[in-house]
Amino acid sequence: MLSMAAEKVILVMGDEKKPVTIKEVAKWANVSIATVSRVINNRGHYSEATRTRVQSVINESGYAANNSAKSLRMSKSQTVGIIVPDISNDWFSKIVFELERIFFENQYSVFICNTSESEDKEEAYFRSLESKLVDGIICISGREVLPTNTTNRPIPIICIDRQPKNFRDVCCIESDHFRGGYLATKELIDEGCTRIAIIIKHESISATALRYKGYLQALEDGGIPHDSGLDLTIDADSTNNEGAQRVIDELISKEIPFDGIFGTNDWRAYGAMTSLMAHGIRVPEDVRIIGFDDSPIAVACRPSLSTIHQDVACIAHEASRILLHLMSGGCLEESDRQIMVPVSLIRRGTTCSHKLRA
Amino acid sequence: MLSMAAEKVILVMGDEKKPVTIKEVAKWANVSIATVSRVINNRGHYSEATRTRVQSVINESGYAANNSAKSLRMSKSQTVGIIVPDISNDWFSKIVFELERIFFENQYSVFICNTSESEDKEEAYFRSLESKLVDGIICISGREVLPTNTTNRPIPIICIDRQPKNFRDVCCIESDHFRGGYLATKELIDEGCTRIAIIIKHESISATALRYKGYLQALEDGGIPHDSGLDLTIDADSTNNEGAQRVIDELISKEIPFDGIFGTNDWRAYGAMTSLMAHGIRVPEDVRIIGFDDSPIAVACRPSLSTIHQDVACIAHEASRILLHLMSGGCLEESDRQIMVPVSLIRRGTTCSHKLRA
DNA sequence: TTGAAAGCGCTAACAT
DNA sequence: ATGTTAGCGCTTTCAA
Repeated sequence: MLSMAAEKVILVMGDEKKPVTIKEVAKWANVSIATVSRVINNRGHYSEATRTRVQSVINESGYAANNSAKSLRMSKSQTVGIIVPDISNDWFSKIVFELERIFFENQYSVFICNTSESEDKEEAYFRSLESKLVDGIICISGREVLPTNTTNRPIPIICIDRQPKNFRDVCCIESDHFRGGYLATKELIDEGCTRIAIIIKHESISATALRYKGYLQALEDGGIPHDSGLDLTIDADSTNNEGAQRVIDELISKEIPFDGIFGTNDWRAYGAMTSLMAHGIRVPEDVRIIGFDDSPIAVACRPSLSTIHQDVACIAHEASRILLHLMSGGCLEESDRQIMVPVSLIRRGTTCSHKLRA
Repeated sequence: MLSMAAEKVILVMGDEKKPVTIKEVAKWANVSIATVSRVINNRGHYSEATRTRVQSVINESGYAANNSAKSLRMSKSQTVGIIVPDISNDWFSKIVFELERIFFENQYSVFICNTSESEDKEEAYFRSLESKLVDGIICISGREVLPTNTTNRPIPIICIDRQPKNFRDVCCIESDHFRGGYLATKELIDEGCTRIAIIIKHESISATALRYKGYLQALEDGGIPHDSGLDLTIDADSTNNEGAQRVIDELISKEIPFDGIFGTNDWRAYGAMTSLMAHGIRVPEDVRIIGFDDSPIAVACRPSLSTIHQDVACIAHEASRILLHLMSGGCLEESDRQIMVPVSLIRRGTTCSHKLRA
């Protein structure tokens, strides 16, 4: 023990750059590295005396295991990657928040991978995550095709809000976007709207596509013909807010009549509302609006925004539950292949007109 | 080449679980692993013919380098950790967004570490990041003490919005919170307020403490005595929005007079506004409000919220610039030790009362 | 209960 | 220009 203390001082005073390794711990504790490893990992096969001796050396020396070595040896990194289109968006950051919490509780670290909706970046990230030996990937939203070069190492992948066409063996979790789109549109119809514009960004994203289908279905059920001139697409480079503002500005300047707007997320709905107000059009009296997501902006704006609520906590919970199961060697239950999380309509100021109702 | 093809098929059809390694690439390309390594890392010392041969084997086999092995060997992981109190908060998610973008461009992956303002979790994350051999850490906000057990491996740490008391060698970047607090309070005073409440969450967080000091200074300069009964503290478990609402509710029910509110972030200001409105108190006519951060909520709410703008892009840019420099072996310039980013006052509806100004 | 030693995939120093 | 080999820190058989 004396020699250990002496050596430790030298280490600290001399070269601070070298972290202490399992080998040094072994030497200071007068045991083999195998024994140290056993103690660290609670593998048993050591006496209580050895355990305390090793443990105290570990504490005193500030030993921290080298996880690269561990990963290399075990082909397991206790790490997951989360691929997300835009972390600065309320909805995505909320889900990342929930996922991080759960993974932390289960001793996993998470790589955050923001794709900015760029396919190149997404592909680069898949490669990088594979190289980093992540044990699993959660892929949120995005296009319907997954990069195909992930076939080398069989990494479990869970998709949220995306149904990849080119992969059969991934698990998908999503809100019931079709029903959400349906409910949103129906709410507008019930409020008397007959010319309902829909604001979309990427049609190729499955969540958006489903919301759009729900919109069409509600129109049909309501006996309202679909006018493709009311399908408004934001160009990919704009933000949701500004883009939505612009497409509504255009609609107004073209003098195309409309009395309802379905923004396929809250920021799109909010941008639409901004444009309306700038033109002196009253909400909800002249035009009714509904959004999607039930993000903070929806309750904060005036009038407050009617929207479709998505159960973020439930989605995150299911996604992590299944991934954790897969990563610990379990196989994908048939019932977990496709999970649909219910949505609900939240009625607020942009569709509740007391005057009309009275 | 033929034998390679044959073997590849066997590999694919047989055991899909084993990823291809540098050794196999070497064998299929009829070179040594050293040569493959040289090609991969552009280290030179190979003929063009060898390069193409190796490269084609890499492409065809779908080889992906094992970064754990590489990290172990090089004591470098091309990975950074970002420690953040609450990723679901606009301001933090925005800065993480910017940081991620810059690090990706520089071939670094980022671990997202959400502390939920728990010191235990923060400490656990420091340990974990050390074990994972991250090359650098960016630590955003939080208390003024950094976990001390990071001394083993000398990992460069950049602090944003936090000035650790127990570390001398870290670099700090922050908005000029003192001036922000001063400007905010002065705006209220200029608008005629004399009883200004301030809403705070954690006084121990240096950014908050500085904003508070700015508030006190502005009060003093304006000849307004400080009334500690107007120092409102949200308890740690509440959200900013609800907490702020509650403390203002209390203030009103106690019938303590006030005519201005400085919310130390936008959500706190917004919560205060909600409470006011619920009590039929007009904003800005009866009570003026100002926030901090200039987050999306500030422009979306009605009336729109006056606030202090922080230059997120600049902060992220500086933080990553310095960390990148440090990680590539550079040493900390004296001028980079402490960087103060200017803030600016944004005047909006909650402090601009046209009636009074006219 | 404990130790010795192989080997995970890679880089780099050294040899050819 | 190319190959051989040691060794990064760890886990895990196998032997004692």
